[in-house]
Amino acid sequence: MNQRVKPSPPASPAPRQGKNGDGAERHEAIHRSISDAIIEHRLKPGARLREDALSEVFGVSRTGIRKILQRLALEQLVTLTPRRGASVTRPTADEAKDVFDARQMVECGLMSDIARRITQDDIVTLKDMARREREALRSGEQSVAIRLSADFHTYLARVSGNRTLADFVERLCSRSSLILAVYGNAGHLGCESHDHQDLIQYLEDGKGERAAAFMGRHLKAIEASLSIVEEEDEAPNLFDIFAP
Amino acid sequence: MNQRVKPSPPASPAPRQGKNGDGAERHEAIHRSISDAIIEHRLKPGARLREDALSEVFGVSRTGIRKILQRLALEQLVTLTPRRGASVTRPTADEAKDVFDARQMVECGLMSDIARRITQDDIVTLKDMARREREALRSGEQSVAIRLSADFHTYLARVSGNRTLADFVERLCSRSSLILAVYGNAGHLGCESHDHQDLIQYLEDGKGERAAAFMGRHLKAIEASLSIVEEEDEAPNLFDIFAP
DNA sequence: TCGGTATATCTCGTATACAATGGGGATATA
DNA sequence: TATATCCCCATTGTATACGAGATATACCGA
Repeated sequence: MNQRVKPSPPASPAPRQGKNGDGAERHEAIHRSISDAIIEHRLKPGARLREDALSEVFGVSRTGIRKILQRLALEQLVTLTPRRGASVTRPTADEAKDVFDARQMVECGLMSDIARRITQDDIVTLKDMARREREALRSGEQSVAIRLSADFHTYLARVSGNRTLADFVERLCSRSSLILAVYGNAGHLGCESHDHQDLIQYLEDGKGERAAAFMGRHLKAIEASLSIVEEEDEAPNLFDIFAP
Repeated sequence: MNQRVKPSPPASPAPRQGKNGDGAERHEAIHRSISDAIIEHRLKPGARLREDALSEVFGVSRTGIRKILQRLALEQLVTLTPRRGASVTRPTADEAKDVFDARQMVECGLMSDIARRITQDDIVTLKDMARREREALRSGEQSVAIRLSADFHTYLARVSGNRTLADFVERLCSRSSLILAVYGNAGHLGCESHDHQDLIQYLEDGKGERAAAFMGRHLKAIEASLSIVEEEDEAPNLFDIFAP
């Protein structure tokens, strides 16, 4: 059983630049890499993320990896178990409900501001994102589609001008991706819908009220498409089963 | 000038328990300590937080302190400047506006759920908090009052049952404390108002709509009491001053 | 054959050592 | 006296070493 192949040869995937380097940007890039992999479901919920392996893959020491993992934990994309290490978060049914309720409140509430502040450039960008998302869906690239959908909602939130709420929406969208990975019916995740395109149309016409209502239905539709069954594989509640 | 006295003698102010110990709880406690100090304005915006000093104060090595500082940075209570270290965040006027807009949206939006789910125990707890807050204000203990006010809003948000949104509110309240520290008129921070008591009354009577409207006015009142003047001490815009 | 215990190993948690960078103070010069 | 420059030190960034906890495995006994 080889636990760690090639400990000595310097021929590692990452060039392992000098000890200093512009560490901040490098860490940012690594964070993005892992974050993207999770959001795009290339790393599935429950997958273990060993510090050693990550440090080897990215060519930085465990110290840097730990920092990134902790940030991801605070963003609730990974779960840090005290002496078991990091793994991709597996959202519970309750969390899923909370996240979608929060999106309902915030994204709909932001719509009036968005409609007021959206520019032509924004509309062009958003239309392009929506178009690419539909193309990805049609060609079966679910990963890309999921990522683009999250980006769409995040970009929209940023248009509101409220950075605090936009950051919150971004995190909610990331977590939504995780929720889709666990509870989404494969092959049917709001797919083929023209919702995003329709939404842009409302905003382009300045109909903030309509857009808010539409966003509400859009989110409800996504939530309804989930099959939330609360699989209790770990820690089955024996009391509930045997007590009464 | 002694840079680090006594490298060997174990006689340090903190007992410096063994290398392992229940580190998680200890870190949690340190995090709370620093967080509280910031929220209660015992650490003022702009104050520098040197890793070395903190590690000596709390008796853990810099590694643990760094972890805590990074968490605080993600909560936007401290600002990490690349090679300058950590300091208590000094919110900008824009951030202040964003935070209060966010609170307006979320805390008011949560009111209907809160009114529906609040229990008698919750009401007792909240009344006690409001009472203690008023007492603190009357006896001039601003730090305590600020902390209790934040706790009141946070507790209320938790009653809604939505953990995600409650966590968000908690962070918004923390940041609001910072905002008060920078832009609040000393001696007049919504003081002496019975707002919290009135709010509980609405909730006790099951009037969620009224409570939401009242919360909206409450937050607007706090925001209006701020003197947001955007002091531009750093990088004074010479062009704006001398151009026209 | 099954169960329990002991050991081995893997992985994380913490501390410490070392390198690099940026700022502040001191000095020199105009 | 004011300003510019240079050097040293203070402080952070990164890596690594060491220790502990937990899990898996193997061995032994019933």
